[in-house]
Amino acid sequence: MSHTYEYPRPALTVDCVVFGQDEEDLKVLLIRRGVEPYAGRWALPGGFVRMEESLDAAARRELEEEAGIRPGHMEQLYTFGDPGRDPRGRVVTVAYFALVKLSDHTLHAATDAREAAWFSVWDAPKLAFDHADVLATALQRLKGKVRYQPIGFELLPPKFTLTQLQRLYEVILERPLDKRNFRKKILAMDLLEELDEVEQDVSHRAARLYRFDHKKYKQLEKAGFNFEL
Amino acid sequence: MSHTYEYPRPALTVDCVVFGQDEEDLKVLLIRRGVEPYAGRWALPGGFVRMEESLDAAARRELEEEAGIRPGHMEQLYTFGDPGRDPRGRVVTVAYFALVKLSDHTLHAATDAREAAWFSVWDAPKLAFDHADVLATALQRLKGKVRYQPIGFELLPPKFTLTQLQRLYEVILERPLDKRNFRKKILAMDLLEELDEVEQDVSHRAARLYRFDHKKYKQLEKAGFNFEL
DNA sequence: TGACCGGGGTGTGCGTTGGACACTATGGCT
DNA sequence: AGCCATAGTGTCCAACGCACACCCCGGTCA
Repeated sequence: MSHTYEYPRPALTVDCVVFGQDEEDLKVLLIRRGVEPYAGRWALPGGFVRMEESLDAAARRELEEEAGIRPGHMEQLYTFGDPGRDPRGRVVTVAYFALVKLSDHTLHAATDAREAAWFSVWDAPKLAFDHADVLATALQRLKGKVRYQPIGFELLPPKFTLTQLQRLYEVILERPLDKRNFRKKILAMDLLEELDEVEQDVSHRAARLYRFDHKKYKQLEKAGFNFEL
Repeated sequence: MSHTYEYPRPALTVDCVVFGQDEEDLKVLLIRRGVEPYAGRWALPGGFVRMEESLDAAARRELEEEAGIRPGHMEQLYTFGDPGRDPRGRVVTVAYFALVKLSDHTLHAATDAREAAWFSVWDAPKLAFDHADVLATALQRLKGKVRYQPIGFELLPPKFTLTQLQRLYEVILERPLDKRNFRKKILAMDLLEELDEVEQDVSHRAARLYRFDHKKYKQLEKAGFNFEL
């Protein structure tokens, strides 16, 4: 079955930049391509948009299919449509930006017979198509957004220590933060719930665990509060 | 001549939200549709993307064709692709966001046999398709961006008074600003060139004219300077 | 069992910035 | 000459950002 149109149309795909965080650095999810073009190269997960699904739905579907991932945060990033970005012809791609807790998706084996893996964003392999541009755009967005919206918590486990949180920001922003100032500021927002638990299995004094209070944030947001770090 | 593909493809369009400013309020450029669907309704300028042109180029071309406008600032806004947003079938649109100096495009008559006009953004007519959503998204972007990037100057004539500049920000941000604080802050950035000219034809004390120094801004930006108002 | 090691957790002081606030200056008009 | 409409200008206070160093605790190992 084929489809005919009066005028030519570009093909439409979605591609996802999925970030995760692993103690020391920021990771991005890549899939190794099995077919030409760029067979064997690493690329962002993605695929063609179906006629009956929204763009968001397409992005979620591809992530589920290619990596078994259901991200905690997802938003549209940018649409890349230069003629020539795909050697097969005109392909326009709507890029998405997603955050997942690595703890939920540690050893996700290659689903769908494809090889998938986490790479450090600072040390990623050469990517297919213009995916290096897409990745760079996503990183810029993450860096810009993390300071004004509490999306960073989507990268951490539900219960985390303040040091983990600080590390997260340091890794994303690529600069050291002052421990006391960081804690003062984040606690002053009153968005963290202090739990009666401490971390386990550490060979030093255990740190207290906290949980991000999504509900309280929603309320404060409506009241005109602005998260800022 | 027709075009056949193995899988169905959405049609791809671009739509532009063009803002201008006119003393007292913020305007948006609309075009009256001549054909179904939504014949007679006002809509954002836009049209189909051609196979050999980039998305940016398509947006610029449509603006030129439909309104004779070449905007001072243009950037991609968001891509709208819900199935059902266009009654003709699946049409995905990449929305753009543009700023023009109204002084350059005052009485642009209906080019292309279409009717085009500026409307106050707070008092726009009912729009075709999901263009009201697009407009709302663009407004949000403008409000957010104007404080952190010096794009507001693209809405003013090359030479302007500090009061004009302040009005511009007040209109966009929808709140009054303090005259002395505003002047202090904007002049402290040292991005305005003070001219040896004053405004003409006013029936009161004439204000000094200033010009935005794009070159200096580029330099400072490279050096890590951040515009902020 | 005591010393050490590795991170956890805490407060102050200073310089800068944001924001409130009111009067004089100037030029055109009548 | 007086009026009117807008231009232009400085101070003070509170809040915030940022630099900075020490004791605490629990586990490990000699």
